[in-house]
Amino acid sequence: MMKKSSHQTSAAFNSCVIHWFRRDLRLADNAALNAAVSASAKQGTPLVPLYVIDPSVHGSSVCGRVRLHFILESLNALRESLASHGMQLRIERGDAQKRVPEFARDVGASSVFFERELNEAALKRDKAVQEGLNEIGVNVKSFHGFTLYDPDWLLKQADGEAPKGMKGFLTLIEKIGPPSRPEAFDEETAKSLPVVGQGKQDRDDGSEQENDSVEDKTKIQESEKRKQMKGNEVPTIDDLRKSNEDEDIPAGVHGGEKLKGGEKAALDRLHAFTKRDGGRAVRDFSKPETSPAAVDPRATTALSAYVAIGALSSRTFFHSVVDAGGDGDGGQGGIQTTLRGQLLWREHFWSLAYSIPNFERMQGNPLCRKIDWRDDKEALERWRKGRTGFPWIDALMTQLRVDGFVHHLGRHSVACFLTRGDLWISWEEGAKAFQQLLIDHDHALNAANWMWLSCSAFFNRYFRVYSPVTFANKWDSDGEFIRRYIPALRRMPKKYIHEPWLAPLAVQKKAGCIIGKDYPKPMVDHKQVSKHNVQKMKEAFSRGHYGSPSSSPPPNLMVTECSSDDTGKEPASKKAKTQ
DNA sequence: GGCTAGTTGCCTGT
DNA sequence: ACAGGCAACTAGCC
Repeated sequence: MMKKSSHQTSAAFNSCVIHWFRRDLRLADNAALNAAVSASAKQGTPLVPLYVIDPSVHGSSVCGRVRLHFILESLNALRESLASHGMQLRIERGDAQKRVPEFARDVGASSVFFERELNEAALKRDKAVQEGLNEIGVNVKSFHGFTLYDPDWLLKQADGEAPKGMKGFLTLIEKIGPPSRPEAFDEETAKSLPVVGQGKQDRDDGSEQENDSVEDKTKIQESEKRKQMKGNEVPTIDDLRKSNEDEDIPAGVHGGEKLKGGEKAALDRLHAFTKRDGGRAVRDFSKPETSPAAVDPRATTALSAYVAIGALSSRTFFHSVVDAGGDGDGGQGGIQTTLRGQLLWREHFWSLAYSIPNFERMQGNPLCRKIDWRDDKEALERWRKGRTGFPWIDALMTQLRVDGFVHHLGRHSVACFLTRGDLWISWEEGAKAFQQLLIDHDHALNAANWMWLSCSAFFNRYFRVYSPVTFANKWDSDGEFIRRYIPALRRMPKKYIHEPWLAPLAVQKKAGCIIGKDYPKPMVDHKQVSKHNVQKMKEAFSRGHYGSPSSSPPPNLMVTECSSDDTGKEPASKKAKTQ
């Protein structure tokens, strides 16, 4: 992976400050970046913005093409806006743990600034990076910015223990008040900074702010060529992905609205949503009432993708929503269902992910119920590829692979189907698939919602099972959504669109879709299987086993048999509470 | 220590 | 259209 090293960088600068971009691909409301600007000004040295393309973050098993494309597009946008302030984004490739200290040494940096990431793996990596940098005498300064509140501060307000439920969390939020206002990028100081190398170099593209659309692409291609020598161009997706290791997506799928990467695109989208329907889209927002079948325009903001990579700060999002009148209590539905509430769910789940050990796993996670999920690679693969034989599930899974974006309730449907509803496969397998395929993947939200849907944590009414037919009928009664993502069913009449296996053979023939040949037969009898699974759930609840950090085997041990007596014998209530 | 309510299901009976 | 069943966890409140 380290094929392209930076000869160019060595001995280029006497001294500089590095801002290491990670999940903060924006200029606005970026405390770490502003601090780096200010430190550079104080030192009178250039600011070098750095991004590292790292296999453990961008590799194909954890980051699919859709998100990778979105990140690269966002990087190009970031690069342009940095350039307009006289700064050149450096792109390095390799294991960040090694590359960051190497790069800092090569460019003679005095300090490295970055915004803190909060998930377990990133925290571990950053600790190692910090040690590596300190060893060579480089200072490290990290700042909060990913969530609404600094999680350490938030936990202190909660007496060291994050509330386990949303209600308690909202009480806490009421106590501490709204998050602080976003801060603007310090352009003035940034513009005054010395420039790397021999001044402006070839960065003379009129800067200011032009419309980035049609001509932008060719412009980027051109400038990419020019930069080829310099080792700091944003790679294209083809540089990073061999040929088409793509998920065989059926021909003729009509994807949904595409999300354009970048900070400006994020802000444009945010403002468009706050103005939608004269502000009613924000004021009357109620999550459970938004349609999972709406694709263009989508029923929700889809801004999660930008928040997940930090092209939009959660504080900016929060305050725009409040300023647009989205500060209501959500009426019947409660605050939780409002748009502001969505950001508070995010905050809630991050406060837990940050403080509960092994939050992204069942094993060793004191919040997560132990359930004897089965290991079935073939069934998992059918779910992943959208070949379950249930049009609603398959359309959603195809949407996941094509668009990388699925409405929340659609995610519920497929998650319930994979886990407690039908296939009885571990939520961790589902979470892995989502991590790879979602454009808005977020460690805390992904793990929390999978635990929620699988009744492993937070939610426990396991008899509420999503039906792949009834629920589909509720939101997509005429089958428009199905036909968009499953070309084989395009001519299937409405009457059979959600249960094509019930169509008489003559109807199937006329529709050009023989079930079992052109489209699979349903892989399970949903009614029968889900009924059986509810019983298994009941048993799992009465066993009351939970993960526990003290008595668990190492987390990477994939457990298929969980009823053994290794850990968590006590009833849940006793165990989970005290840890 | 008891009571209440909880972001978003489905099916059946009235 | 709507209530009750499914089966019963857990936190927060009094």
